[in-house]
Amino acid sequence: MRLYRIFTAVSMRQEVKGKAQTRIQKEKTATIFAAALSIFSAQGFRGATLDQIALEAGMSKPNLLYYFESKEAIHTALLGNLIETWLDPMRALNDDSEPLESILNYVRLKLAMSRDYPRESRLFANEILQGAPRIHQFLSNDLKQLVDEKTALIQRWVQAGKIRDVDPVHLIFSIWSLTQHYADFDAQVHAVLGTEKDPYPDAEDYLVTLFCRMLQV
Amino acid sequence: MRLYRIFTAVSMRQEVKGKAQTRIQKEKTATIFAAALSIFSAQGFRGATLDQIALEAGMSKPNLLYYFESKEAIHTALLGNLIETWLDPMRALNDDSEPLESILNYVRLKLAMSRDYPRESRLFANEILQGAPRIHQFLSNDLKQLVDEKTALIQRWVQAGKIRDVDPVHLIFSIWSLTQHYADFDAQVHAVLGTEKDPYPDAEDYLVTLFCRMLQV
DNA sequence: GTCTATAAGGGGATAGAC
DNA sequence: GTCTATCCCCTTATAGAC
Repeated sequence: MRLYRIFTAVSMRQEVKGKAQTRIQKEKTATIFAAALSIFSAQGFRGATLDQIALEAGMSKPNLLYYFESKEAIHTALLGNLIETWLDPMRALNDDSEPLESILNYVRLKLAMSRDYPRESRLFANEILQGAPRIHQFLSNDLKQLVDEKTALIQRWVQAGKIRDVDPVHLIFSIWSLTQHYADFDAQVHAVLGTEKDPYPDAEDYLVTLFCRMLQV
Repeated sequence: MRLYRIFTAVSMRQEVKGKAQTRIQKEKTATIFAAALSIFSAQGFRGATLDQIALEAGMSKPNLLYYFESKEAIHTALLGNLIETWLDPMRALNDDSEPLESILNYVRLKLAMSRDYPRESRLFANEILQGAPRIHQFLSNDLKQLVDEKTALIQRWVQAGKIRDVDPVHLIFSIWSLTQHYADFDAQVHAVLGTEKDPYPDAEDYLVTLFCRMLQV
């Protein structure tokens, strides 16, 4: 799954000047995004420093600021990069397969996101936990609209007797919380299970069982 | 439910000097804890400033530092205050009532914690999300031990045929994630449901249904 | 494009009067 | 015990040489 779209942030200096990016510039910005993702996801926006990001990216601090106007601009661009991709797995909820299988598929996909992209999950978790100051519009518009669509779909499945009666929006909340937990609260999961234990195989079994028993008619 | 124990933090100046607290001192420290809880839970440790806490507490910044040695000391004492109380609801998992009822009771209690003490939940969430640097010992010792006890209990329930077969530790993780979600990701929940909607009644119905279908023999 | 040096401001903590 | 004033470090961002 591709997590980075080719992206044109208004906050990137080249874009402000209206010029297209060279190959070198694309590589540098990609390096900066990767470093920023690591630092911001681990420390939060305020906790992260440009020194840390510069070190992680293997460049000097003024060099970072040659490519981006400000710390805030890096963070905003990073979130903007990931936001649409973050919605993608939810599009697996559709009528292409049987309702229960579609839901289980979404659960598996979302759990795989936590396993394979824990930093992205924690970046969003940090942001939402602190009141979502930078992505409030996204949540109230794009996300809400997508949830409205999918709850309507789930409601139709219930009415058609394809799955058991269930509150659709809380079903969606439960899928989010159960799957993201393994990325966001990784420190706690590993404190309880031991650092060497991989929780994901058991987690998948548990969640599949959970939603089968919850929804199977 | 009482969330604050009478507490003696090593980081409080009076305690360092070995003196008992006067009534005034207790009130002041309680005021500081309340203010610090609001600020730290909303902004994280690095995001919070002593200026904000002082403003919230209605006192001057040097006055804060008359009662506590440092910003770090306030934060540590606050976490220490809450940590034991945070484990309490889990003790509702016991043999005093029927297994399923005991689990449902724990779920309801934990959900009520999210509803009534969302700042406390977000304080811990901030801490764990950033790798639990200050409560790692607590998680690996106290929490792990309690989880081990309770998973053994759940295992016995399964073997006795009182509840359906289930992975006990992931059952516990799921209860944590599902209930804390409503406090920690409050911003997202309200962006999807609308700011005026109270999610808790529906959440309780959903979760009770979920665990009944999951566990009832 | 990248660097060193540095300006500018925020924020934790202290000094010392009252 | 509480305040004003202040210190000083950390961090963001810029200046200007190369």
